[in-house]
Amino acid sequence: MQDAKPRRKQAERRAETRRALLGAARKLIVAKGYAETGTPEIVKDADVTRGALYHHFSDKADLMRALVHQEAAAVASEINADTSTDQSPLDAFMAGAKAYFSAMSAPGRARILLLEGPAVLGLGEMAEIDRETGGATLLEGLRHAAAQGAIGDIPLEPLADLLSSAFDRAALAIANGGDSEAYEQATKKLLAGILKA
Amino acid sequence: MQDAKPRRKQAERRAETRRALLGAARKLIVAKGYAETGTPEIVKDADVTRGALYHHFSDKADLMRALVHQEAAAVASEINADTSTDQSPLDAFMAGAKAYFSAMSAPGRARILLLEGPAVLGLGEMAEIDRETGGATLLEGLRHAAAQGAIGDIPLEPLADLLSSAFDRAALAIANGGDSEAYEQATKKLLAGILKA
DNA sequence: AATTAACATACAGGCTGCATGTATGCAAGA
DNA sequence: TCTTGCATACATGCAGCCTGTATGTTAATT
Repeated sequence: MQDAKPRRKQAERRAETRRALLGAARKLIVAKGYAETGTPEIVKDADVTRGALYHHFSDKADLMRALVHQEAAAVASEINADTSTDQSPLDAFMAGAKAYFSAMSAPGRARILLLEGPAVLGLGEMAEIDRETGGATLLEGLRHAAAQGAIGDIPLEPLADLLSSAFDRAALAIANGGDSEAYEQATKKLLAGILKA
Repeated sequence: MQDAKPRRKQAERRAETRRALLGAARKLIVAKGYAETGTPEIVKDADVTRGALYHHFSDKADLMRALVHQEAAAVASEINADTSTDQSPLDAFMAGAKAYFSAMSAPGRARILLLEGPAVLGLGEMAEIDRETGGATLLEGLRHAAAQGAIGDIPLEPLADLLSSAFDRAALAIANGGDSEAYEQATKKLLAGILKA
């Protein structure tokens, strides 16, 4: 009974507008891509004006940035949800990979985070967002495995980088209707090979 | 002595204009990115008019397409140049990877083929260009290794896909000043792991 | 000479970002 | 409580740029 209908607070109104903009932007950008989606179309779908958009976001790319943050946070949240503990290193990595693939299968998410996002914001900013949001989970896993001697004595950052890229590719393929079973096998092959020697 | 000079005039002029356009586009797109480079700027740098550009290319993306084709062809050519024969599978793969990294280190090439190209043309068309140009060298290598029992019984296309993505990431990192030694080590680790069991 | 290729020029439409206008919520004093 | 002043949350209009196309012009080819 806190807020009746006549009295609509500013914060509430603001949040609602923002949600409408992000929702419309997500829908259109997922369907047609960032460059092909104009701000007039976005605000029309969100049922606000361009003035509202530029009041909330500094420019069109800033709206995309907010969208990317939102999706990245969702991924992090979903992955942290099913964090299973103490297994073999390979099983742990595979569990993480599957959780990532699953989170990335949300409709449109792979396109936002793996295609349009990097194109608009650049790889550098995307990496930074990953760092803030998901953190370097993969690298930590590698460090843990390496500490137990499960990996040879090689620099881990590049290896984590390459693996991360491969995971992204697999997630994109699966999200686009690829054979998830086959891609999971290939992922396991990569991971098993690393952890063996 | 087939064609004297009078007969070659038009074609020569045409080729010159096209070269100028591609050169200017390459320079500007490498420096500032595709979206931030307008056609007025390109034709100004190439010292022609926008009419010439739209006479040669159907639209701005088509110019980008030609640029991508040009770079992809250059990569294929450089890689085929140093094709060394019969070595161990791992050495063969590593030789190919190093040749790829080297070819991708040409200034601006990684940005064109790995960042702007996919953003403008989409992953599908980029894959098609790769297929036409470089061919599925990596996949063939895997098939060869698999035929000798060097890889387990798993689908090879996804594996080649993931490896290709990892190679691209390594090439991009190296081209951007990353530690090539470290990335080559990581690449070798990935490959060795796969070829072992 | 006629045709056609290779451009050059001009124009229409759309989009982005900003500058300015307006209404509503909010906070504080009388 | 009321109202007065200010900030917030938008709405509207405009200027500049960019893309793609249509039309005009020059020079080579036939």
